[in-house]
Amino acid sequence: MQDPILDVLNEKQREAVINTDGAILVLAGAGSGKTRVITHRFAYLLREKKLNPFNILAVTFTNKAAFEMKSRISKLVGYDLSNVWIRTFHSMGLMILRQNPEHIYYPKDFVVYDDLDSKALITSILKDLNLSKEKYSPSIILNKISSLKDNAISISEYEKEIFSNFDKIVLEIYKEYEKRLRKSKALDFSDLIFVPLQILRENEKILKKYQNLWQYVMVDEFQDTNISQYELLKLIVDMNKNICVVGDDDQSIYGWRGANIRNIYDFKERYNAKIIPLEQNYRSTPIILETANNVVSKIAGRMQKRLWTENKNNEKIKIFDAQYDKEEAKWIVETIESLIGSYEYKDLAVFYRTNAQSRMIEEELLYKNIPYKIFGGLKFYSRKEIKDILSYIKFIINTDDWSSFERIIDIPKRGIGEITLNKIRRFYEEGIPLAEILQNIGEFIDRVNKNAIKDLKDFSQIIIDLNQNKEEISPANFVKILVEAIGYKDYLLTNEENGEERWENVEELINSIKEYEGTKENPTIVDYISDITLQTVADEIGDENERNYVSLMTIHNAKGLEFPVVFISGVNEGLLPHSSSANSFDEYNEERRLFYVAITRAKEKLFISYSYQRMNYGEVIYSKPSSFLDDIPEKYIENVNRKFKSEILQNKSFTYRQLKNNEAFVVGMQVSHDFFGIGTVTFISDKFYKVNFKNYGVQIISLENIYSLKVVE
DNA sequence: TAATCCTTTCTTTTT
DNA sequence: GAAAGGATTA
Repeated sequence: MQDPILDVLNEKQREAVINTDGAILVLAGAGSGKTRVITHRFAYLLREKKLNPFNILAVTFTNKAAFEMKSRISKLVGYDLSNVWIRTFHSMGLMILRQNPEHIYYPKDFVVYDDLDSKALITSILKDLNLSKEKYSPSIILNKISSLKDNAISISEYEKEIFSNFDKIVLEIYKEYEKRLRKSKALDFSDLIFVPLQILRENEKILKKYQNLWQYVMVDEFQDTNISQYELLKLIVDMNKNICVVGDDDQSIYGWRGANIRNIYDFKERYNAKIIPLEQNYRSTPIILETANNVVSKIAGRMQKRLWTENKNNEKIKIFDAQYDKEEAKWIVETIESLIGSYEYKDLAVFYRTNAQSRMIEEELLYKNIPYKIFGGLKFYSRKEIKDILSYIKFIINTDDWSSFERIIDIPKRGIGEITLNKIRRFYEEGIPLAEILQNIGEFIDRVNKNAIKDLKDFSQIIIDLNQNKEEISPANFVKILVEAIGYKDYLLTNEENGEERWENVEELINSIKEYEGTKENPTIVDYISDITLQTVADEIGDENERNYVSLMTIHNAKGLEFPVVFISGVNEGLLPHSSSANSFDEYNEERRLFYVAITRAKEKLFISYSYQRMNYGEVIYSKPSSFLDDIPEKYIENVNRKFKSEILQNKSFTYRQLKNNEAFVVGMQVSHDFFGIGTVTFISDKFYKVNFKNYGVQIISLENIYSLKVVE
């Protein structure tokens, strides 16, 4: 007898699928078929328990994962499941909020602020409170506020734990931030989890509704959940206690965002969960897996597991040792070129730790005419012109949104500067709706010049008209009408430096909205705005068959993906592990896991590279190869070039630094050169230096090449 | 109020 | 090296 749901599973996977009731913890190693487990389990539940699909809740972290699950389950069961509860955490939170509008302080059309919006709001609060941006950096403050919300700590609880002056200021900013968010009828990212949590905690009736609805719950990437998310889950499953979480503590790389790796350990204890490890890997070669195992095995306290595979092909890992980042990029691109033929572009991916590293590689790819796509960096949506339009839309939907208003009121120029803006703000703060102020601007503001009054009236007319028709007009048309009404194209072409390029971006935005329209039934601009704010980078990665490019992304963005050929670039000390992790053991371990995630994306070929000097902030910085490389057994490595393990590497106990601005080399100083190694300065002129190197004798280093010298301390 | 120039900051990762 | 912010002048 054939069973399409169970037959294709291995023993462990099957165990995870047929154990339907109670608490299950599936410890799914990289490439062990965890998506398959979740999708088949969903289908199995439908069949065996005769459930309505809406009675199952499956939560993921990216829309892409949710989308893929939906389509795979639909295929498995033979009918469409696009509207069931397979969602990201944030969109689930948003859904709960939208379904229970009477229980929150926000009306139906609240908007969601992304991080840039939140940061801008904090910046303006700092300004009004006369606090310096240096001492109270907006990103640090936002991190702090988010982390409180992510850890389910309320303002009053936080208040009790305040000792330092700094915390006191943070509290003040936090309170003001909340006040202004509310006044603008906006929620930030963390609120999308934290506010639903509060609602379910405080309202028995609503909680019961969801407990009855979701009889079975599944969670993907459980190691990435934060406290608030875990608390939310606990409430939801409290009645039925049917919860299956799938996770891998070795792939926990979001600690900095509040993810709490302890959730996975706590889950085991609290629910006395049945643990099912999936250790058979279907993705990579034995060498890649062994390397990955070695990198991560040092971490204390992890749940022991060792990936294995029946895969045969067993190529060594190629490591390239470059002098300059340019050279590194060149090698990557040349290698890509040489692989085309046996591989297609879509099979190849280049990873890096920080977004800024993509530029050098991009330049080389451009030069060689190789098609590529950079994922993330938030570039598109953080472009000025795109933010302008999105702010317009947000303001039209919600005319209480001060931050958006502030951004767009003088775009295009309407002669509104700080002074007029402050006048308007005073009325707004008195509680008069912005829309009303704008409509009757003449009565509110006396000494505004006639033109400004007319422009403001026109502006408010556009807002009102579009607001009234927001449900009727299709999203793409909405934006077209908007852009037309405010004369945005003319504005860009006459006022902005690369106006044409910027206008093309706006057109691209409209196109992408058209595409969005195709994915949903009767979408409105309101739907679009809430969906787009929650859009993640991984969501952009299109259908495999349509891709014809090399993929470039950060390692974080690579999680959950796989490629036949993977390049991990910039594997330098200070970059991976990142220097910011130097003071925290937890963070250092997270960097290690990051490297593990990068390695385990590779199916067949893995290339690793680093360079001794690279451009950073427009300055040259020096660094050694990553210490993580020491954990790769020599027998798995094929060194591509001669310099690997060169004397510089052997002299790792030295620390290097660049000369500071006013500092100079002096005779007798110990220095290190990227190629010649360690030496002593013997002569200085205004044209060149002479350095006596241990292994190469006296060499002349011209001033132009001075950056290849560093001080040895 | 707008336009221009100069200074400072930014980069770790992102739902 | 870009982008944002601040200061200065028109």
